[in-house]
Amino acid sequence: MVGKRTKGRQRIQIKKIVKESDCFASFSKRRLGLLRKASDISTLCDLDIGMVIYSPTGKPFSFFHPTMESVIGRAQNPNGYYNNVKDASRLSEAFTRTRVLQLNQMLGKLGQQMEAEKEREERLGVLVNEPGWCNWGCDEAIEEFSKEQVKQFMGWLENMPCKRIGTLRA
Amino acid sequence: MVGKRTKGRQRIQIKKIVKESDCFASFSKRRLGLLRKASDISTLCDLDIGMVIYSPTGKPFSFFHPTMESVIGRAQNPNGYYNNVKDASRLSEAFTRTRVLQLNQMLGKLGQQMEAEKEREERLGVLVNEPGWCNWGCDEAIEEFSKEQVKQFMGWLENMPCKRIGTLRA
DNA sequence: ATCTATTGATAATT
DNA sequence: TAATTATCAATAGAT
Repeated sequence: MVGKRTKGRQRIQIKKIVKESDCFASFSKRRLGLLRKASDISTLCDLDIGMVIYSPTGKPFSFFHPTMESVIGRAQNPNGYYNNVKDASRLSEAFTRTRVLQLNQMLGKLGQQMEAEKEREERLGVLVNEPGWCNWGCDEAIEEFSKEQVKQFMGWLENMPCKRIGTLRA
Repeated sequence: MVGKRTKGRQRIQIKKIVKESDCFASFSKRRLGLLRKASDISTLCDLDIGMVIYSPTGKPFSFFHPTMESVIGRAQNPNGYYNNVKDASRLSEAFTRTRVLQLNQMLGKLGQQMEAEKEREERLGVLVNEPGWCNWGCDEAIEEFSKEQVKQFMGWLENMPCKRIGTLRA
């Protein structure tokens, strides 16, 4: 047996990795492994699963199957595990409240982007639809969307493709 | 080499395990492995993580780190595994936080792309969407809006009538 | 990022 | 259901 090129994998203790570069390297490898295993078990057993993991620098990564909404919905009331209506409705309210905040943020941001884009197009002499009745830059404008429109909008956004993580199983 | 007592672990395809007993056995082993890895990475890298997995029969299991309740619970459950509904309900909060980040990222990126669209005529091939996968933390994840999608989106927005028939409240 | 040596996870079996 | 074992899979350490 000639001298080995590396010591290979060594056993480590499960405790905080102090050295930052080692911690980041480990995170990258384990994050992929964890997400792959989540994907595998959801396929193998055809079950619902949701996971969110924040990198050491705070970036979120996640996996959901079959959809985030399905997992969240069940997480809030998994198979009638709530035996009293109070708990369930409190969660439901909290969720709805948060949802509205999300929509407000989305729409507010979108409004800014669209307004800027329209300005640019106008400067370039491009004819755009008359938006007079739609005050994109203004928060109050959000109130003017109907539930149905918001629903459409959410649907559109949620159909955006997300890039698959390269080394995950095909 | 004498005859082996078992064939040992064999490679399997990642697809639905049809035989129910095999599926349940596999679920039990993998569920533990998955939760342990979630626990490990949260310790090794000192990061936030939340996961809920529903058994094939619909029973929820979850792991969270850190949250106050989890920390308190951990003192009572040194192995760090939880499967109660309180944990599960916390997941929706984590998911919602992530969702807001994702949407803001999407929208921010959309704006950038609308701006850049005029200059780069074509780029960005069509990317495969693997439902469920979404590396939200990565800038690349959102680079996938194609020119067509941006146009479609702008058209959608501009054609959307803005009525005063309701509010965002569900 | 890529490569190995090694540890870790688990399919098949009892 | 729980344990065993042979094998596959994940990854620590190094480049």
